[in-house]
Amino acid sequence: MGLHLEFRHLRTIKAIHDCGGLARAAEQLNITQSALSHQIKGLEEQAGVELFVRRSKPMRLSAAGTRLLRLAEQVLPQVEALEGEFDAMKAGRAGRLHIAIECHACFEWLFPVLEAFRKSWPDVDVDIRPGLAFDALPALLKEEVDLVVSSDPEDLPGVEFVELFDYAAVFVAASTHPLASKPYVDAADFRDQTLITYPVERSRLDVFSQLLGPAKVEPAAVRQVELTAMILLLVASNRGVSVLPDWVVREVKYSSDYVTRPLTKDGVTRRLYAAVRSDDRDKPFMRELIGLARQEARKLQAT
Amino acid sequence: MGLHLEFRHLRTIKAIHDCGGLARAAEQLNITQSALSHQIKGLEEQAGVELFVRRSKPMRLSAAGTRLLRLAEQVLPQVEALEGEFDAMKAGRAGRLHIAIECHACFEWLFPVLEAFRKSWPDVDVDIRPGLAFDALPALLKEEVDLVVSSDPEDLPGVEFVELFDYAAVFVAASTHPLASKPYVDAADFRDQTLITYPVERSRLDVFSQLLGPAKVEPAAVRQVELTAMILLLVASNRGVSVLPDWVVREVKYSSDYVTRPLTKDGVTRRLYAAVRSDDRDKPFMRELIGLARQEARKLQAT
DNA sequence: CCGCCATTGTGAGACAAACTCATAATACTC
DNA sequence: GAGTATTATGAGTTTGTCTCACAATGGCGG
Repeated sequence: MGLHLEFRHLRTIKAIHDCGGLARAAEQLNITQSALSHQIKGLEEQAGVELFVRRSKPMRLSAAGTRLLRLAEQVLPQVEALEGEFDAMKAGRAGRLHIAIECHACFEWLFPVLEAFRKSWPDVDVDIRPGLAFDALPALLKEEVDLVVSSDPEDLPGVEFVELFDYAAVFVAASTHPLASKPYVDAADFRDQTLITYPVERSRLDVFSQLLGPAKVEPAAVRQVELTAMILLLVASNRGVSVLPDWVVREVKYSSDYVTRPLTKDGVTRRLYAAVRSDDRDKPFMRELIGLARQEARKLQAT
Repeated sequence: MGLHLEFRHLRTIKAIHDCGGLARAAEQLNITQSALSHQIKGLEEQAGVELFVRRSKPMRLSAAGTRLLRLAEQVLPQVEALEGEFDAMKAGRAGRLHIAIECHACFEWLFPVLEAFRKSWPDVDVDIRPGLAFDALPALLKEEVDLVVSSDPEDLPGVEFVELFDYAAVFVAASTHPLASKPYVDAADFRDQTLITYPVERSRLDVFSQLLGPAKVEPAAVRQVELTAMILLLVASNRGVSVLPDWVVREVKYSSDYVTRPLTKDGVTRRLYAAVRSDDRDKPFMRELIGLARQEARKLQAT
């Protein structure tokens, strides 16, 4: 004895109301007038409510019918909107672009990129999802996320690592710091320093994976700090030293009471990749995002 | 090649998401797992979009699927709400009660009544619809309106006039007015007066239909004023006299620099009716409204 | 790496629901 | 009151969705 409402009923109600009559509505819906009559009768029986006033001849909506019309006018546009979005997805104009960043500092250059991206691709649902820094690649496979920014390419089937740009991991210290006088710093220099890092495992920090790990050097102390701005502030006030990607320290907005030096004589450079599913790689908005990222990197290098 | 979405699809999407898997969802929906598989396949083909990620085994929603889920979670509750309202209508707990008032001053007692009514019948859609003072009864037949307050019962099929209460049409004048000294006023007394009335045709004003018309008396002047409070204010400041239903002048909220006198020695009393469609007459909330109206009238008489 | 369990996909047939056609019934109009 | 426009009804056909039985596939433990 439940109401068996269908979209067809909503369209019918709306059509009858708009056309002012069942016969014209039938024409608009490319359907027989008879069909509509049956349809409404069935609906009224199941609902147990009179939807129309039959006293007069071009039949009019009753109170209950008006209520149903209200539902129709709320719901039908939403469905059309969805159809539109699906079409846009097929045309490559819309989609989802949820980004996981393995590298903590990437937020710094990614955010401006997304700001620019939003403007040209308003129908793409963009988002940055922190918190799954860990299983980012599995999440990519499961389509929980659509792009992973990473500096450690792996060989996974169905996933491609697209080169974004190169960056240097640079040493940062207060201008008054003893090491600031050296042209470059070596692993050994860290032995008596307090090192400030992001609160993630060492294997995912350039200082350890590229420098201190191989050299088997342990800093005097390690302090973990979440926010990039905070790290720079602590460094500037001589509470420790740090190693950060160059794009971070090229941003001018932070305190400038610190200096940067290369790591080792030749510097430590790394490459950043965008890991995407192979299906997505050639989607227009994906290519554009990658382009914007490279562009943003060039902009920062120029600074 | 259009998307043929149905409510069943929305329920399916939601169920699969909630249960985390197609098999469990099938059970919840009292349907075969096979059916769901067919259903989704068909939907995906028509939409031209992948709704699920099949790479992993308990299949998960894709981006497009998530978007569809959003629609489902917006729309389905609305449908349930409607079903609830329809059930309430069948149970007599809900409905529409749009009231047309032919008599201009009725607003004065009707409004408090509706205020009280709203509290006991929150699911009834109440409203006063002025502006169709004219074809109120036709509108009642066409179900554009559900109750008409009138003092002129007609014999219409399908419409019943339920007695509400009796009222007296009383003469109102400033306390300093010459006629205020008479125990009652007659038609002839109006001959040299400025009469203030509502801006409606004479046949629908008690003074004319019941007194001046039969007596063939024309007042010195007639001034039409829309608002009851304004009429009383003008009367109190001796800009004219008026004839109003007694409930209006029993309300204490207005200026009291006026007196009331009966029309003719015996007074002119009239009866107010609620015109309703026969179908509606015995609906519980309709009976209650009529009861409340009578009660409100008694309350005013007692004043 | 292999086999087992759980989950999802496929095909044919049953069944119900919705549509069409033809025609009857009903209101509105002049 | 005849004529026209609108809605209702009934029987038959079509469409689509479900079920049943079974094939395929992914996940997981040994």
